[in-house]
Formats: sequence, structure tokens, C-alpha cells
Amino acid sequence: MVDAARPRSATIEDVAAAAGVSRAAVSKVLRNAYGVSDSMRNRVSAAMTELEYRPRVAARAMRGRTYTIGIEIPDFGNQFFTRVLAGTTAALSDTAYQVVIAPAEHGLREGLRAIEALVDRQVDGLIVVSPRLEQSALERIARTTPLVMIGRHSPSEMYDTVAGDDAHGVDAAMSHLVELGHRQIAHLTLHESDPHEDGPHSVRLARYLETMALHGQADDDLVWRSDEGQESACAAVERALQSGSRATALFAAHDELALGAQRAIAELGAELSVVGYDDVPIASHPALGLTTVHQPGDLMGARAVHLLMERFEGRTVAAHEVFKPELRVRTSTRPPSLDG
Amino acid sequence: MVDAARPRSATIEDVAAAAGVSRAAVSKVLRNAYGVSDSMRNRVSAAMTELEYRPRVAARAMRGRTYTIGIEIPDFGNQFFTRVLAGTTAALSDTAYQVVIAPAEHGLREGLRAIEALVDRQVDGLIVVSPRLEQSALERIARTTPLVMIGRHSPSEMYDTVAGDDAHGVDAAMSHLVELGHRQIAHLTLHESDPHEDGPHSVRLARYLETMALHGQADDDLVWRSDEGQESACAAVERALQSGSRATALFAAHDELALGAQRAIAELGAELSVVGYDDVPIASHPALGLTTVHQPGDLMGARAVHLLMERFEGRTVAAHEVFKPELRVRTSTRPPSLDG
DNA sequence: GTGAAAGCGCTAACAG
DNA sequence: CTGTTAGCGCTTTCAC
Repeated sequence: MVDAARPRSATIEDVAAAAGVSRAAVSKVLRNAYGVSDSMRNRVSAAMTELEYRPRVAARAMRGRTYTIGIEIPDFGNQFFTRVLAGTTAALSDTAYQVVIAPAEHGLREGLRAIEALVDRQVDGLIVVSPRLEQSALERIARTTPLVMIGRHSPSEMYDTVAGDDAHGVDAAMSHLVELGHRQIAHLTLHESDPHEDGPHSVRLARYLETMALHGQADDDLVWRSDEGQESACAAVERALQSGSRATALFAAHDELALGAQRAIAELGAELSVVGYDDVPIASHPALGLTTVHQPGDLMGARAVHLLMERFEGRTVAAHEVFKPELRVRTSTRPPSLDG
Repeated sequence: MVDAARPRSATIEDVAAAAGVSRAAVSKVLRNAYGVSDSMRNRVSAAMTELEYRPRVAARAMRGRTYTIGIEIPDFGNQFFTRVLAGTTAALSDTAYQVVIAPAEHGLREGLRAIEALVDRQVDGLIVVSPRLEQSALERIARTTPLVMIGRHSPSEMYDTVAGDDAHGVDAAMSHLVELGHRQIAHLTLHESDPHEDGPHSVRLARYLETMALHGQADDDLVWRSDEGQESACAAVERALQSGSRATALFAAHDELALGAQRAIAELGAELSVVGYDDVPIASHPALGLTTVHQPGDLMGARAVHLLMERFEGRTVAAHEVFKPELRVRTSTRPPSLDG
């Protein structure tokens, strides 16, 4: 066999010929459309299995649906996102829809690029996870493709949102630490977080600052900044600890950062209670025992799917769902040591 | 604004009209094709930005390329897979190609479904990670779409493979344990692993059995079985430990299982050295300190991309690449305790 | 160097 | 109940 040209697979035309009917007829049985006799349906179905026929999504896309939901994910290292993903695929598993993921590692530009790649491929609906994309860009996209944004707080008229109640989550985390006796509580967040914005980390930071102010402990030294990822978080916490921070506890903006903080603490043999956010699966590992705020990522992902379905059904007014988080107390939080 | 119909975005026709040229001309500047004057290129480019024109992938797909690489991932909870993914996206980041991921949680059937979904969407090339799909099914698919399989050992004439040298990796892990003084070494693997098959876990199991036979210690009691995921691994190890296993060390078929084993060990306060496989990022966390066999997932993903590119360029003979793994010794392995 | 025109596989009126 | 037909947006010969 010399230079086997890749064979083209069967088209609707081939099926029609094999079954001795018209293309339209085949298309109809394909779509379960009205007006096909049983005998015809059977002949056509037989021909389809016989020829291993699979409709070309691209050709369908030229007329209507692609039966594809696109989801943009910024970081597969963060298992909260993958839990959201699991929720969406589970919600879609018995439907005609297929999930397709566009990775968007490395920041904002990639996030937008991923979304546009999905739009170019004519997904029927879009689930967006990167929280810091410009609202105007999202709204432009939402004009052509139904979109649900996960995690961002300020609602838009143009798209749906699914978010956690971050103020509530922060309160739970902070009260827990305060009840244990901590007063000097640091907060580890991303460089970009800004209490005036509406992304989840910004909202958490804002609420943290309010709480500390209430206790008369607001202090810039207690806000530690890091890039995304455990390594950077570890380095940031090492720096803070080595420069003699008086913090006895740390509230991290999410578990990935908390895990990085735990690395630094273990390496330095320091005493510091840590609370995370999200409750990623590894957090419950007994060797880690990370106290954290549980977010039901799977439910949030599933809800996003249903919101999309409602849009397909014709809903035009924007929906905004909020999920309550829940503190999970483990071994990483203890009362402050007395020798402080 | 009542019931705003979603606006359709600009087509090549619109751009042509705006620039005062023909559709063919626009298509040519789009593809950098031969035979366009500078003045025309400029006019057209201007019109494209002006109208925010984006070519529809579906329409392109009807004639040629989609500039899309599809990758099937069975389990986002396993960070080895996501590292492979990172390698592919990085390798593709400066090209015209876009990665698109189809999730395939829950076993074989889903794996095939995901792949076919990708084929239906006319990806130009396919990277497959689920190791247990039937070879015949893969070869059927490879006849129409270039495919590279990651992790499976037995080569195929029809598609390319990228795998780790698992025999070598197992040898490194086992020698390490033996040198520490362990003799009763258990192996934790999936229920489906079968020493006569060619998936990575099967190959690891086979090599483990050979090694144990060499040391005169082959024993069915030392092969522990589990489903995918930390929870199931934890339960399996608990069961084995509670039924009084005499093992002093455990070699797990991959890190996810090893992490689950560590859970059981911590919960039971048992003494058991554990070695994993893959070296997922969390393995190096000091609280876990998991000794494991490092596989360069990112390099493997990148290599897969390049193999695909070579296929696009016309290569027809199958390639099979092997990557050397490397033991990383951490704190989860110690000499057996003397009171055994 | 540029444009006209055919056609990729499918859907959706519409006519029979 | 079934078939004919007109595109969807793009690429690609092939004339001009």
C-alpha cells in the first residue's frame, strides 16, 4: 500500500444512496424530525450503521447548531476549576451536547484568545472561568454567543453569572481564626487583586480588609502578594516569614496558595495556622489537613450548563446565581502558640 | 431594546465589499497566499480590523484544515495528564493551531466517545491519553485523522506513540526499596491491569512481578487492586493493612494511588514506605514527601504535537518515542522498621 | 494581480 | 410522507 491517502468517510449523500432515499430524508431521521415513516427510518438507520456514518459538525454548523458547549479554563493545576469542569460534563452526559475545553494558561490575553477560539468554532454556548477578563469584551462576545461567567460578582445584563458567596466564606474563615484566638491574621492573595474590583479574589481581599479594620488590625504588612501557583506562594510566604512577620495565622485566597504557604511553613519549621479557599480534593489529605472554605464547584458547573440550556430555550433576561460556601475545619488551624 | 436577536458577525463577503475587492482576494490575504499586491493587502487588512472579522472555522473545515488539535483526557484529577496537556499547549502557543480538549471521565466508553466527538469536529490531529482503548478502534480512527497515543507501549503501524520507559522506571523504584532493605514489597494497581497487556499500568505490573520473582518473593497477596482515584486507593490499602499484610513497602502504579495509600497509612498510623509513579507537582510537598518516578509529561506532550506536525507535513511511517523516567527520592521511603 | 464560479456536507423551506 | 432545491462561509482552480 503506497502512500495511503486518508479515506474520506461517508456523507449524508452516501447514506441516502445506500438506503435509496433522498438526502432530506436522511437528514430528517438524523434530527428526529416530523414526518418519516417507520420503514424509511429503519432503512436509513441500517444504512447509517452499515456505513459507519457520522454527521460532520462543520457542515451542520453552517446551518445551525454545533451541539457543543465551550468552556475556558485558566489553570488545570487548580483543582477547583477541574471540579467545575466535572460538574459541566456530568450535567451534559446524557444530552446531545459535547463539552470542549480551551486551555488558557498564562493570563488574561490567553483567556480571551481561548474564548475567541471557541467562538470561531461556533460553540452553542460558552462557560468562562477566568475572572479578570474585561467586562466589555465579555459583553461583546455574549451578543453573539450565550455566555455564563463563573466566579465574578458584578452582574451583567448581557450574560449570566454563577458565583460563590465570597463575603460569607471570608466571614466563616475569619471568625474561625478569631475564635481560635488569632488577631494578627495575614492574607495571601494575587498581585492583581484589588478591593475595588469584582473578581473572587478581589472580593475576598475587600472583605478581609473590612474584617481586620473592624478588629482594629488593618495593616498593609499583613497583605502578602504572590503570583498564581504553589511555588510563587511558597516564596512569598517565605519572604514574609523571614522578614519577621508577627502574623500567627494566614488566610489564603485559594487552596493552591494555601498549599504553597504550607510548603514554606514546613520548610522553615514555622508556626502559622493556615486557612484556604475552595476545598480542593487534596486539602483533606491527613498529612495536609488544610482547613478551608468549601465551594461546590461541581454544582456551580452544572448550574452553568442549565443556564445555557435555558438560553437555548429562549430566555433573554440575565440570571445570577449565588452558592453558599461552607467552612471545613481540619488540622492546619490551631490556637496561636503562647510563646508569641 | 426588545428581544435583541443575536447579531451575525461579519463574513468574508462583508470584508470584500468594505475593501472593494472580491471574496477570493480576501481569502488570499487571509491565508498569505501567493499573488496579492501590497496595496490590496493593506486595504483588506484594514477592512478586517474595522469589521472585527473572524473567519468561521466551520466554513474552512468544509474545504480544508480546521487548525485544531484535539486531545482526549481521561481524568483531570490526575495531574500527570494535565502536565502532558501543558506541554501540548506550550508547543502550540506560537502556531496557528488551537488545542481543544475533550474530557472522558468514567472509563473506556467515554474515551472513545470523546475521540469521536473530536473527529466529528474535524480536528486536524488527535492526541489520545486513555491507554486502554481498543487498538482496532484507534487504528480505524487513525485512518482518517493523524493520531498519537501517549503511554501505550505496543507500537502500531497506523499511529505514532509516545511512552515512558516503564520497565526502567519500575526497576529504579524497586531497586531503591530493595536497597533500603525491603523484601515484602506490595504493588497497588488498578483492577484492570493485566501483565499481558500494553498499557502503562499493565507493563508496570508485569515488571513488578518479574522483579519479585527474581527475589523469590512473588506472591498474589502483595498485588493490591483499586479503582481510579485516591478514595478507592485509600480503601484498598486500608483493607490490605487491616487484614494483616506483612508488606513493609508499597509501590503504587501512579501517584494518585500513592497519595490515596498515604491517606490510609496516616489514618491507621501504619509503617509503610511508599513509592509512586509520575511525580505530580503535589508529590514534592514537604508534608507528603512522596518518593516517586518522575516522568517528563510536558516533554511528552510537546513531542506528541511535533509528531502530529510531521504527519501534516507528509510523514507516513509510524514513529515511536520513548522517554526515560527518573527516580525522585523523598521522605516517604525509609528502611523497614526493625520491630517487623 | 485579480475575480468568477464551483462545491464542501448539511438543513430547512417548499412542492409534490 | 417524500424529494427538490437553495444556500450557509469559505477555499481553490481557472480565466481574465
